[in-house]
Amino acid sequence: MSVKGDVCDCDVIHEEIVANVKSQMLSDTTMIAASDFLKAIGDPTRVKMLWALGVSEMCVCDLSYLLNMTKSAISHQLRTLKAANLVKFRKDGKVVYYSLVDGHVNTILEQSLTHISE
Amino acid sequence: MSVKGDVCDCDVIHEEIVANVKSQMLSDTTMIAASDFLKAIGDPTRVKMLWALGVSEMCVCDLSYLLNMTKSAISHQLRTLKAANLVKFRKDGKVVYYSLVDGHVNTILEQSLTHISE
DNA sequence: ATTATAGTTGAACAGTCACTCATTTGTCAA
DNA sequence: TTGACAAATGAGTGACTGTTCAACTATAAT
Repeated sequence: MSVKGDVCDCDVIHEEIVANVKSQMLSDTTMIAASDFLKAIGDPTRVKMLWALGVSEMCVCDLSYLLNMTKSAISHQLRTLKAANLVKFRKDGKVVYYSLVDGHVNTILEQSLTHISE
Repeated sequence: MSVKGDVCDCDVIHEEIVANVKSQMLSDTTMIAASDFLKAIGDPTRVKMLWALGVSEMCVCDLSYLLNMTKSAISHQLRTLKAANLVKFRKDGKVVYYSLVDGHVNTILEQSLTHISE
């Protein structure tokens, strides 16, 4: 039995399995949103920043000092994290304090640590 | 009071906060491993593949058909997922069946969905 | 007003990434 | 042994990404 898609040129397709899986797939939009969210966390600098902000709110300068990076680099990354709705901020004079939006990030980071330590 | 790092040129550093956060930071190796893991999930195609494999094990051909992509593209992505220890496989003749290594991925995907729907 | 500083922004550059295409490997059947 | 096919692989390409650098904004102090 042969089922041909636009791209796949296989003869051995497990139709029932594929049909079942297809029925349980989420929308493209949802999948992409999920991957955007995960991609926003999936960077060494941003993981460090998020982990740090999970301990305490900090200003750009604190993060810059803690991670030994320029304020510019930190600021650019904070922009990415803001866009992904991972961090929020409050202003106090010249200083801008950043903190985590919610606990989901910590949960995911913990899960990641569990995974890599197995 | 002014504390100068190699890169940071700030005057306003919250020393106590930074010291506290610093004591709770993980090793660079750990942070990088975590970000590698998350980066491996953080791609639309791979999210779809992982979600699909969370429903049922499938061969390359099934995935290719389901996601309407070439077997080559799927195979390349499976390589990435294998390298990140996210999927495992078993061979049966010419066919190679892939499945999730454990439930961590599903947990993380669920968390991601919760986050983006808020 | 002037100066200093925390933070942001845009352009540019180097490195990375996902997909395509062509080729190759491994297994099965005739 | 030959042909067919599932899957893997390497090179190549266009797009994306993280950092640097320089310029800019906004707030505070003198």
